Amino acid sequence: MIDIKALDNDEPLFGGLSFANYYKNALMARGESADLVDTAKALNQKRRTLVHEIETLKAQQNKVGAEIAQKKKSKEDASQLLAEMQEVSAKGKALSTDLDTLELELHDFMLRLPNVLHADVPAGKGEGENKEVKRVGEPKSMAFSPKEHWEIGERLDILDFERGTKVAGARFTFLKGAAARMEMALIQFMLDTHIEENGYEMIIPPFAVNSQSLTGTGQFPKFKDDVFHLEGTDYHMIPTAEVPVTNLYAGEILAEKDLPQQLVAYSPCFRSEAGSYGKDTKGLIRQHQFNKVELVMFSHPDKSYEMHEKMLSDAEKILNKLELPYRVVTLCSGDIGFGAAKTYDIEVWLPGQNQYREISSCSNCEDFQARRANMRFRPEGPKAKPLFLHTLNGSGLAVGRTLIAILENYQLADGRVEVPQVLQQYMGHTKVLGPK
RNA sequence: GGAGAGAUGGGUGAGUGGCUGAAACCAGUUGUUUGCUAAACAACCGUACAGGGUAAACCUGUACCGAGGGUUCGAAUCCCUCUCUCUCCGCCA
Repeated sequence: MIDIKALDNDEPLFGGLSFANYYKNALMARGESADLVDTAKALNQKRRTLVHEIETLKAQQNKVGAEIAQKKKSKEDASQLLAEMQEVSAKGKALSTDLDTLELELHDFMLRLPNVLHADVPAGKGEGENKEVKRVGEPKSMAFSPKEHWEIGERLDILDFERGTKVAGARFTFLKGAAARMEMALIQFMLDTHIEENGYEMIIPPFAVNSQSLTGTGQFPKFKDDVFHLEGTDYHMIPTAEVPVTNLYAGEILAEKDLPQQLVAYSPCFRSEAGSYGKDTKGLIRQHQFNKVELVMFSHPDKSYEMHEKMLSDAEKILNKLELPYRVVTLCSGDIGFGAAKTYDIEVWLPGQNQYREISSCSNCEDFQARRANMRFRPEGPKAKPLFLHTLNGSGLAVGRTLIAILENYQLADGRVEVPQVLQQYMGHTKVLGPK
């Protein structure tokens, strides 16, 4: 959420711009209307006027209330005052009802405004204008034309798309034999790396959450259609472990010494993929259910961009160890997510598709989620007021897509697939998938 | 799923309609005393919103005793609904 108070501050604190104007630029860069700022400001001005009126009435009530108590005590007649206060009370109640309506309206409006953008975010309309930061690793040259992962998987009888569709529906798949084993091996390998080398603490979150948590991280109210909802309940299948893990400290005030925190979570993720009909319908790229190892950080505001770089390199390390070629891009203003101030995507090379595809997304949300979920910390020192902390999340990595990348990058001419060195110990020292 | 008990400030825990933003104790912060540590004593010790103040400070007002609603001039206190926690029973991996 955006700081509504900051919108009223006209001081040019943001590169010579007031916050309101700075934010207007961000809105336009994201392809939204700058007028939203003026609407928010107008609603808030109305709210403040109403609050002032109501509080003046309440102050009067409290003052006269004390007089009434006095008179009753000394057995004087208070009926005159009582009659007056009945009117004041009624008027106050009517105004309070108006205020409730207005506050709901303002709150809902604010929840639909996207985050500010960091200065590094390039301007652009869509995916095509993301800015490449670097390329790492050379795509292997293959003496044959590389196959796509679904062909490799079906031929080895380790991916079963048809039966997944029969049993559940489109975008559900059975992983069998070596694919299933490699999926689990990848999860364990990623977790071990983040825990033992990168300094994360592991957490397994609930795989369903309530709507409040989804509001906290920013999926709700705007992106309600993207998550699976369990009918007749307030349970929603998590679209990413970011939701339960980031909400871990919702409503809490941490001590400054508790920051930063680095958590690594394993969870399956469930996405309805509404609006992506026809996109990536073949194979494992876009599924309703997939596994992910997720990195979440809670950071001091002054340190969050440092932590963001660390998170990126922690995720890259997995690809380096698996010896998969990839590139890193900074998402442009038109492609970056609703809650992020800055996002790096890591895209892995898929020879079967002859292109780089997203395998991780690392975002600094600054205080956007912290404000929504009310997550703060108390700085050291006497009389220090609680401040909103910064939250970051990133995939470390998307497991299904990593499996795809291995199948495509490690395929052999005869249809078999080599197992990356670091993974072999997690798979009973299997070196090659396929008939001997 | 059934029966019962409970939810008050960082913690323990008083408080059944106005003098309670809330006793007391513990923890915490600051200070005084003191060879050191310890102890003793004193003060401070929640959050949000609105108004004032150029402004950090500070001042004023309002709200908050699990959440929401109701009764009342006035609610931590009375009524209703919900959530959560605990105990017992049933069921279950």
